[in-house]
Amino acid sequence: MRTLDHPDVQEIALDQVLSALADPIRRTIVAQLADGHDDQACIAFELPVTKSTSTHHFRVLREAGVISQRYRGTAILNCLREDDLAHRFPGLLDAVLAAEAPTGR
Amino acid sequence: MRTLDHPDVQEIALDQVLSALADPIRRTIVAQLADGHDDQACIAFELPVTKSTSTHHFRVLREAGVISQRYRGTAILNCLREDDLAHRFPGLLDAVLAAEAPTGR
DNA sequence: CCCGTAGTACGCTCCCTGTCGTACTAACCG
DNA sequence: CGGTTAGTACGACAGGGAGCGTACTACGGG
Repeated sequence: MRTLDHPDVQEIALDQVLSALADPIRRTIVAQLADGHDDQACIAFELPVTKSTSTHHFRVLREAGVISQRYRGTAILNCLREDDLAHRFPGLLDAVLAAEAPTGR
Repeated sequence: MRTLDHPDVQEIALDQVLSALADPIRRTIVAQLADGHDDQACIAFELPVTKSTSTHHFRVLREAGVISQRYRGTAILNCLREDDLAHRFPGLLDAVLAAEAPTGR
């Protein structure tokens, strides 16, 4: 089974998290994960970019510590690291998600 | 008197705010402003960059809607747009500031 | 009026990031 | 084994952003 590197909770850096969340495509991913679509494969997110670009965005999110990814067959299950982010930067993720979707979610 | 363009409250874009706050130098500025140093001139922030780069960062913050600037003589007084940001993206600025300075402020 | 101070404008690098395409690997399914 | 599916690796390219230096402008003070 292949493995993927994830930063430890203490290693999550504000710089990287903010940069990661500054991209609209990546916020789309995060919003969908937050919206109860945890454990979705990358392919399930209908992003307006090609597969390789998609891979890139998922990696940025993972390396920033925003999501976690684990293999399951040929697919990857994506999860939002809500607890870790809430522990490291309380309120940040919530604020960004709320900012993104002002009309209830 | 010269004037400077500021985005209207409704025009403040999440993309730009997050990008602006993703830079450590700009977060330094924001943190100092939040720390009771409102109305400081640009020169008062001892930043590890030259004047022209400094100008650049202040402009990015202003155009993102994070700070407001107004001329006073040859200087510019900088203010954090706390209320506008809190209104547009509730909790966001607080979360970033708290994340930056975990040991009390 | 001249000078100093504070900031801007502009041009220039360099590097990083988003995007793509193509070729590849890993896992599962017949 | 062969094929399909999901994702990766890698190279190329364009654009933007941070950084600098130099030359300039606006304001206030002597």
